[in-house]
Formats: sequence, C-alpha cells, structure tokens
Amino acid sequence: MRTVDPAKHEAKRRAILDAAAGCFAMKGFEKTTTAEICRAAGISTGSLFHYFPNKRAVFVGIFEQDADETAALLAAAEQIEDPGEAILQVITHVSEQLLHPVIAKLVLEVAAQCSRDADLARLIQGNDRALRDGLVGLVTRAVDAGRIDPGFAPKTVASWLVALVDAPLSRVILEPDLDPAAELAVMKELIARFLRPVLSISPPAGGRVPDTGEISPG
Amino acid sequence: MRTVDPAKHEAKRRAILDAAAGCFAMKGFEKTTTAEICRAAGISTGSLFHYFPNKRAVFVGIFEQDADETAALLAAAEQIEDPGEAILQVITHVSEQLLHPVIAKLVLEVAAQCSRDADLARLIQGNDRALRDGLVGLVTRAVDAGRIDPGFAPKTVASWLVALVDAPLSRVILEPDLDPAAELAVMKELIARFLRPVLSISPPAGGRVPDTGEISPG
DNA sequence: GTCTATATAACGATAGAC
DNA sequence: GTCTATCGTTATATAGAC
Repeated sequence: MRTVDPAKHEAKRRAILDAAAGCFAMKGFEKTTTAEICRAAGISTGSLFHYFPNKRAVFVGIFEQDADETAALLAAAEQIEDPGEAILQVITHVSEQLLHPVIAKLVLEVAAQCSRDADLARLIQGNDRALRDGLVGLVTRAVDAGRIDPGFAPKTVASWLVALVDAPLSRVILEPDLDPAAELAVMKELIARFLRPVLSISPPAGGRVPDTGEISPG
Repeated sequence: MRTVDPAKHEAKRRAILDAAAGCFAMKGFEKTTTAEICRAAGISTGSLFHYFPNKRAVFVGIFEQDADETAALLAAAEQIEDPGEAILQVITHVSEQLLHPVIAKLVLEVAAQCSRDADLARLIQGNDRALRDGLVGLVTRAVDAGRIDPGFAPKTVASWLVALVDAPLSRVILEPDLDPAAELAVMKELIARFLRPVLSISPPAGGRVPDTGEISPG
C-alpha cells in the first residue's frame, strides 16, 4: 500500500518553487544558497534534494509553470471578438505582471542566466515564442479587420509587442517610485499609435509611411 | 625619483577592464573568477588587486566609463540643428551598441546586479538619467518646433525613448540570428509614429488622441 | 610592481539515522 | 520522507619573495 500522495508531493514542490522564487529575485541565482531556499520553504537542507536534483532545477522549475499560464491567457484572448481588444488584453496582463518589482527582478535574472545556459534559454525562448505566436494570430485578425496598419508583417509586430512589455524593466528596478498605472497608460498609447491604420489617402507599402515632415525613420 | 608612469598605470587599468568585461558578459559576475580575469588580461592573480581593491570594483569600473561616453554623445547631438534628427542620432547610437550580443549580455547582467547592490544601482541610475535628461532638452526643442506631438511631458517621452532601446535586449540574447539593421528600422518607425504630431483638427490634450476607432489606450 | 603560494571561508550535495 | 552532520570543492584576497 503506497502511502505517497502525489497531490501532496506536487503541492510541496510548488511551495518550494514559490519560496525559491522570492529568494532568487532578492539575491540572484548564484548568491541564494540552497540553505536559504530551505529556510524560506520551511524544510531542511536534505529535503530539498528529494524534490529537485540540484539548485538549477529549482530555478528552472519556476519558469516551467509559465507555459500553462501563457496558454490560458491566449486561449481567453482568442474568445474576444474584437482582435484589437484581445491584443490589448494580452499586453496589459503581461505588462501588469512585469511591473511588479519582484517579477521584474526575476525576469532580469533569468535573462542574464539564459545567455549562459542553453537549456534554460530554450525553455524561455519557447515561452516567448508561444506568446509571440499567439499574438501573430490576433494581429493577423486585426489587420484583416482593418483595425491595425498592415505596413509590417504580423510576426514583426508580434515580436515588438512582446519586446515592448520588457521595455520598462530596468526602470522598474532603478526607479522605485515608478507608477505602474502611468507606465501602462503610456505603453497602451504607444502601441495604439504604432498600430493605428495610416489615415492618408495612399495606403502604406513596404513598411513606409507618407512623409509628413516630422522625424523619419530613414 | 618616482618610476611610476600614471599613463601606463591607467592604460593597464583599462586593459584589465576590457578583459573583465568580456568575462563578465560570458559568465556573469559571480561565476567569473578573478583568476579568469587575470588570465584574460595577461597578469597574475596578485597583480589584479594592485589595480582594484576587489572583484566588484572591477565590475563597477566598467560602467564608470559610460558617463563620459554619454556626455560626448549628447554634446554632439546638441550641435545638430534639427532636434528630431538629434534625437534619432542619440537613439540610433545607443541602440546599435545594445544590439551587440556581448554588450546586451553585459547590460542584462548589470541590471540584475543593480537590484541587489544599491551603490551600483546609483551609478547606473545616474548614467540612465544623464541620457534621459539630455533627451528631455532635445524633446523640448522638438516640441517647440512643432516637430513632435506635445501630448506627453518631455520627461515622459525621454524616459520611454531610453526604455525603447532596451526593449529588444531579451531577443538579442534568445534569437541569435536577429538582424540588427531590421530591428533598428522598426524601432525608428515605432518612435516616429509615437512622436508624430497628431494630424487632427483639435490638438490633443492630456495625452489623449482623438478617437478614431482603432485600438485605444483606455 | 609582479609574481607564487596559501589562509580562510563558504557552498552544494551526500550519507545515513530515524 | 525528513532530518542532522559533514565532505569535498572552489573562490577571494593576502603574504611575502624578488
């Protein structure tokens, strides 16, 4: 008779992951000790290695949860009739997460780690691409509906939308009294202006817009 | 009779800093050993501590050089008559730097370190603010000249311009075949659309733009 | 100023009792 | 499954000869 309760095991794994996320955000991967994670999770140092083979597996585990969340977010967005609204909802949700200092620190930490750990890089790349590909679908729908400018390829637009939510990250770290609501408002306006159909008589071609005399990209 | 040549001392300091920057970009702060820095710089482990009191001072030293470079960049931009052109030149220069993978890795590493080292954070914050404040001047000139939309405060615009050059950082790390020229082109277009004076009859107030039915920020 | 050699400290991971 | 105790490794920074 097995006394192991898989649900309980999974719950404890989650609890360790949560505790570890806080530690990694605060001190970074290398400087958080396994002992600290155990203390935060309320277990002893030996127990940690019953749930994870090593410290890196704990770190990676945190970001494996993201795939499910992203899938759920995209599935919800795809139910929205207005594709423009759907895009904004996705961007808003992701942005609001990233504007939390703890999340921002964790994201910067994982970005730094990715450049030196190919396995981790593949995981994060997969998460990023899932979000981007979901947005490609929504962008395509929005272009077809005439709601956004067809001047750029949907994939290019989607990539930049994902990049834009990362843009304020360093300010979240450096400027403690940053107002998340204000940042989000500017970002939405920035995106709206980026994507707005050009109001000129001649439709834009090849990513160009009519020269109206202001700052030009060329 | 002093045999010390200050110029030679400074040159060697620079050489160590250059070697260290490569190491830190490749392996991160904690995982690069002082021995590695010394090997890369062609000196022995004892000598390093003749030039820097400890490993962190080497890391910080890399970013102390940035202040001069930013000042020079802004001084050059302020000589340009057209403020829109000046803004684009600054953004382009900074962006081109950040699109190099080695620089990108170093920037992500320092961002991660900043969240845990108040002294380093102050240094980087100073560098960021110097760039931003220089841009505030250029933006103000451009608004007065009617070249960019007055809908946002110059400080807000300048902060976002600085943030925008950071936006592609994670993709630089995750997508090795990213085309820097293409990224820069999209970024310029994005900025142009963000800043373009609104073409409507009623001028925008309070950061709002006329509702034209597409994706809206509210 | 530059080198070799090393003191000292800390961490990740394991062993083995219960 | 969880604990305590500890091993082996590795790194920073210093000491002291030249």
